[in-house]
Amino acid sequence: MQIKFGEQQKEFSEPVSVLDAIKAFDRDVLKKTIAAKVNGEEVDLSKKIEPTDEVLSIEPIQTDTRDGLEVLRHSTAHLLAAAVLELFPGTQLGVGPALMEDPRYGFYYDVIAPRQLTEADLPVIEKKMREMAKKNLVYRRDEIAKAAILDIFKDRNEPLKCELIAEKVSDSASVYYIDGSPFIDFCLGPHVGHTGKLKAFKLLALSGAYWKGDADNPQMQRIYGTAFATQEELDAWLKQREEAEKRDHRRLGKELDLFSIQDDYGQGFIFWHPKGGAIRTDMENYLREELQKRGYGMVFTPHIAKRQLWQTSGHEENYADSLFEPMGMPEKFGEDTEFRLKPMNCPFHIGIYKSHPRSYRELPLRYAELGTVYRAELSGTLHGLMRVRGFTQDDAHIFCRPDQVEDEVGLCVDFAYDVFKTFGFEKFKVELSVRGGADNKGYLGSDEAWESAEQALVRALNRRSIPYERIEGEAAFYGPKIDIKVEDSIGRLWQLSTVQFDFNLPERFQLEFIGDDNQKHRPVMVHRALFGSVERFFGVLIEHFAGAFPFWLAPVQMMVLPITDRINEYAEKIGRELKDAGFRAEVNLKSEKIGAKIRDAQLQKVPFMIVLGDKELEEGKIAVREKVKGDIGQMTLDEFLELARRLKSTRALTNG
RNA sequence: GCCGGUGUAGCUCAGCUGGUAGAGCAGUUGAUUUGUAAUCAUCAGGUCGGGGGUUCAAGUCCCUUCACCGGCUCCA
Repeated sequence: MQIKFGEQQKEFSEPVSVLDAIKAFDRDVLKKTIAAKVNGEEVDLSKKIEPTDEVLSIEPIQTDTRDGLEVLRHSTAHLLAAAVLELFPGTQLGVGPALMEDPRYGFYYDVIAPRQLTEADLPVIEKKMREMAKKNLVYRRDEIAKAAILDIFKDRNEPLKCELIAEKVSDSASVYYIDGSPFIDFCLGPHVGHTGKLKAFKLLALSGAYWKGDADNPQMQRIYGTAFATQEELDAWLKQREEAEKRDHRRLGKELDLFSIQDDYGQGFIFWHPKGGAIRTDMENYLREELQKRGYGMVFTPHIAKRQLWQTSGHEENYADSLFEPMGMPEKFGEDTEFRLKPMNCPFHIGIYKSHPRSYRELPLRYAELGTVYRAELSGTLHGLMRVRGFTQDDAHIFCRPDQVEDEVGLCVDFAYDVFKTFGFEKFKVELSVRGGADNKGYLGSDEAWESAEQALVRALNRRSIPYERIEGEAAFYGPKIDIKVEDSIGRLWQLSTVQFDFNLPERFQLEFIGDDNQKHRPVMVHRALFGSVERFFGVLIEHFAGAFPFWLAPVQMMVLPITDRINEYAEKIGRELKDAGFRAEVNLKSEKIGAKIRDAQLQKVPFMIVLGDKELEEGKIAVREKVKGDIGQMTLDEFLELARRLKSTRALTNG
């Protein structure tokens, strides 16, 4: 039997384990090797290779690769389950995968223990895991017939595993044991050879999770943890996690006095304080400028409307759970008249479209609105600015002829990229969501309509050479869409923009335009949002910039700091002039030492500090301190204003 | 909505097994007049999330409710 290992190839006449085969080629490689690929298939090192005529190629899976880390984390999840079984006999196991995409955690295992676990159990479980790790317990794999596996788990009283096996296994499958522990799992592998390979892991959180992710199923307890090849990597990861916590927008929102959410006024409603409001104003002004350049008409529409509108639009049937209840005042407006808070802006923009007959010459019509909508989100889903019950969409609806769709979608994508770059995002991920599932059930519109809509979206992306991922089953019921995610400064992805086709509303509202053939035609409707929600985008920006907003957005752009009381008058004069020049400047007249004033401004992440002492007063100059660079020396007020004006007008991301 | 956790001053937190609330920062006032990340002192600030119960006595124990945090589900 011929086995290839990298460039080398050797002949083996007897069955050989993967481990021994690698040993024969290169003993050093073994140190970091915890599994291997044989002809591309991931296997345990203990796997025996039977002689065969074909040439086999073996590739090691090492701990410093993604695949290796996955094996490590997966094996650690098993160790976790084994420890739980030791401590809580009778525990039922669910699933326990490695998490490679989720930056929060490394793996989890879902369990139902004989009693509810609490967070206090985590250190105990972790301790047991360490004990077991030290014993070098062997991961042993067995290939067993389906009936036999079912018997094993029936005996162990694990109906959930039986359910999985019944669904996934056709004739036989592998099960894993950790020798010397009560652990048996039905699993593909591969795993590390023994528990001694698991050196750096930590349990992180306990939460609820529905069996198979279905809210109608019983809820299990999910234990989250993470694992790395070395303790140093784990420590570094934990440190980075702490850093990420420091940029939590809820924390910074409080520290920088940007916004609040008040119990007494209602969950999920945002109060923008003056500093947050200053940022929002600049965000919106920027957007308005761009909208105007790009041929959008700004519209304004009410927050509530007759209930019937939402029946016509289909929101009532499709999103009943998240609409606020209708409001009626029969004695004032009559029995049949009820109103609803709007969950979307579309019907209103449609109202403007329908306000008079449209000609094909008018199209495309682009209506944009910063429209505030209200949705009755479940209380458990609310999260700072990211998930709220009242928020403002930077919404727009484009009404166009079918032949214009591709161009319009492309322009939306261009617009989104321009906006994101302005806010300092450089990496993007684009998703094309289309129909999917059994017979494409639950989706409106003909097959032809879906096909041509998808093609239009694809062409718009291809023309711009934008790579995208096609996801089936993620489309809205009314049409396919393009979602744009951005990567922030610490590598997290946020879904912000969406460009959506709509087959539903033009039909339901009987939209028409008169074509060049003098006949009535149905226009196509595109929904699009760039920020998505202004609140959420603000939250993402806070975290992206860690609260240190670029000059043009900074709520306080410059802080004037007199060194002694003698300078206060001069400081106020400088402050006045900065404000007159259109900047957000403040003057700190407190009786503090300059170091304390600087520290204050620094903690508030103010881009520029204007330090004024006797020297500056005498020479009629100002000393400028930049937030990151520190003291950048004396200059005249005009010189500084020139710099400030440039930073503002170019929307510069740094104060260079 | 579901599972687990938490709720004490504006913020961050202390308060052991029940004996009747404390610190730092922020704020106030005063002193100080200071050259690039914290000057000193002073005063003020809390029905311990709300309601109910157990007890001679509840921030502490029990029930209930609200909110928040970590997840799950959902997210037009």
